[in-house]
Amino acid sequence: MSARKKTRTSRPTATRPDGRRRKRASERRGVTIRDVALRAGVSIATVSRVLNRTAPVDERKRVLVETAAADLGYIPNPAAQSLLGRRTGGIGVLLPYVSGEFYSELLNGLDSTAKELGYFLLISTSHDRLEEWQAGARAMFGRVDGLVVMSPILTPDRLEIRSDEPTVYVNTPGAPDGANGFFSIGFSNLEGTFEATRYLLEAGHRTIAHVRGPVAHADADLREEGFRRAMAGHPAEECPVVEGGYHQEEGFAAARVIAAMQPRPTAVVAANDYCAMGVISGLLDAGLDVPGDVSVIGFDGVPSGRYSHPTLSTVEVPVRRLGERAVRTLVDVIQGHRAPPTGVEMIPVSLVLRASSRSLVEP
Amino acid sequence: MSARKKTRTSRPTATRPDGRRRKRASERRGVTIRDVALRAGVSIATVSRVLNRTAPVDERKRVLVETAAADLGYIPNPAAQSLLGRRTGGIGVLLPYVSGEFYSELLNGLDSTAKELGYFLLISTSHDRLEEWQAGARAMFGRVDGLVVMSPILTPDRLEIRSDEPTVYVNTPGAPDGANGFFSIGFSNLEGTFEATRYLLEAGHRTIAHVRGPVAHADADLREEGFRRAMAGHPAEECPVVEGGYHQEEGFAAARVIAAMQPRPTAVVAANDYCAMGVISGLLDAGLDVPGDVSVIGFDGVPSGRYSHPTLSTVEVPVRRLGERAVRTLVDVIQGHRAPPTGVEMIPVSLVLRASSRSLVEP
DNA sequence: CTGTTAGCGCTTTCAT
DNA sequence: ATGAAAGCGCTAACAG
Repeated sequence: MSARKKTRTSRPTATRPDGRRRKRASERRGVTIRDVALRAGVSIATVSRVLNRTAPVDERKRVLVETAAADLGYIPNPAAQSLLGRRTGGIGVLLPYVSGEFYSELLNGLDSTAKELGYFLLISTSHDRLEEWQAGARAMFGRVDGLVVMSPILTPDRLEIRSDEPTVYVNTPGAPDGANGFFSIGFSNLEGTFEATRYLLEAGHRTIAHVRGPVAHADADLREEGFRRAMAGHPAEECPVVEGGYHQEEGFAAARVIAAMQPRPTAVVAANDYCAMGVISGLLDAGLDVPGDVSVIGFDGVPSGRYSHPTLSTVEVPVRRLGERAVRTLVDVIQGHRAPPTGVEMIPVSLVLRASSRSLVEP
Repeated sequence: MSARKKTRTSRPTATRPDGRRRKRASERRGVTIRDVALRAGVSIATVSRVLNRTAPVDERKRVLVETAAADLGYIPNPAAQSLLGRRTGGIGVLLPYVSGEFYSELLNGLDSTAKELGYFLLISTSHDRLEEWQAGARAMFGRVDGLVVMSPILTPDRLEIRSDEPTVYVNTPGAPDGANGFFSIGFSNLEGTFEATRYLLEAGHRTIAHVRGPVAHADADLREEGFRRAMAGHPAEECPVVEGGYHQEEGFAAARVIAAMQPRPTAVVAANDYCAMGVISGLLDAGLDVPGDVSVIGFDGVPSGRYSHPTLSTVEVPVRRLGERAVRTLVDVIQGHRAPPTGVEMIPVSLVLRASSRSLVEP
């Protein structure tokens, strides 16, 4: 019995009563650690030690192993590695419905940072339904070392992604409110529109409209709140809030409403850049001039805004950095460099004035 | 000895000489198949059979197992499953540098289809360097059942992603040219600009410029070629080709050149939509009217084009469908429903006329 | 129908 | 310094 075992270890591919199983395995995937060991004339343990630099190995054998591995094009089976309880090397990313440039920028920040730190991305996009989020999270289970979750609608406790993996929330409500033990990275939604509105006020605008984002989106709520706070004390007819959304068509529709208002606003703070572009389109369509008759300011700072016509004033969010911070923090936690943080890290936004808005006081 | 083994199977958590190892395991991840078996009072094999519906099991035990699994919140360890040689459930997606709406649309198509078919996405974006692509591919090795690769610059044989996994190329050069054994899904780059240019010609334009995409991008080359073919026979000064790119700034810069041309083109076929928006911006900036003085047609059909000002005429690519077809085909191959195809599947594009272009013949 | 067992490929003690 | 062996959690023969 012990003789047979010995045979198994040192000559795994030798003829056996049943050649079938062996063959099946080699059909599936190529080179295993045993093939390398065999070729180098050492034990699989030594191969492992060399490849992981996990213990000192005789110089000659080391070279032998490295050569054999290279010759064979050996790549360790990640499934086997993670089965042993080691890292999977994956970071799961749970996103809402992705559309527009915001997400491609975010993805860029996430992926380039993940790459830099030696991780790969597992991505799942979901729509508003809770089950979709949970299904996405479940699919990640055991395949990732940590999670980045961006859920503008559902709060972490509603999502109930109670995975053991460390999780960083991005622009997700709930976490900001308090120390539920969640950690989130956000940007200043409220302050953004507050500043934009304040600027317009100082620039001499009296009647300013806000086109708000989608219902139940926490960030849309915050942006509306920022607008309201800046307009605090002004009569209601001077600060109308119009239903809108995050897409151009919704901004376009809102512009119709705004163009017909009495008194007509001389400025609009839009929910985001696409919405703002739609508003501009709708305003122009209604025969108004932007910024001649109406100033428009967006939110996000998407690249298109620099070249739309007129170029778009906006509250710029450093999206790329948002992604980078999320991954970097997550990896720090995964690797034990720091304890899982809680609370919120806020990334500041900045008002960028371009051609779609103008001052009424300094002509 | 056999008694001990029996014990191990039926009471894995019982006290053992060394309690350490057990504890370590439970630290890492929660519930295993043995916990479920223990709770249901059956063997792990039965649990597996119930959960995978892989063999008939006594009704009562079935319920017992299902209850136990649900109570414990059991999720099979994917690493263990794939180690057995079963599917990983992953689809690897290798993309170039992502920016703009094209990629968020593509991602949408890929992810929603993958979800529908029970797969998740592993994403890696790369820039132009070959090593980055290969590193991305290597990271996917063993973690995915198949690959979707979109490489507008490097051909499949240059990429040398010689993985055993079935691979579908999207909008990637090389495969189109011949049966190298690769399969690719593309759209009609050449035909797209050809049609757009033909339309402009028929609409009475004589001098038409093309702002081409990035150097060495195969799709940019094809689009230029489509333009040239449509303009075949026309004198060179009537069909200038200007350096450009896929971003607005490059279109903007190209517009400056075009505005200064003698004779000045009355129409521009741009490399893509963002480029076209930049061209429009630059043209307006130079005091020209669009489409009054110059008509502009883009390529891709990004959502913004519907609401830019003027709304953008474009060659619309069904990006979402592109992603869907890629994943669907790949999964068909993975699941053995069809043999790995070769050659190209072309997805047709369509000319969509909006306000940025006008006819000179029917006023 | 159901339990036992042999691995999947790898890392990590444990003995040399 | 290095080989043997014990599993990680799971599925798929192989016996009952």
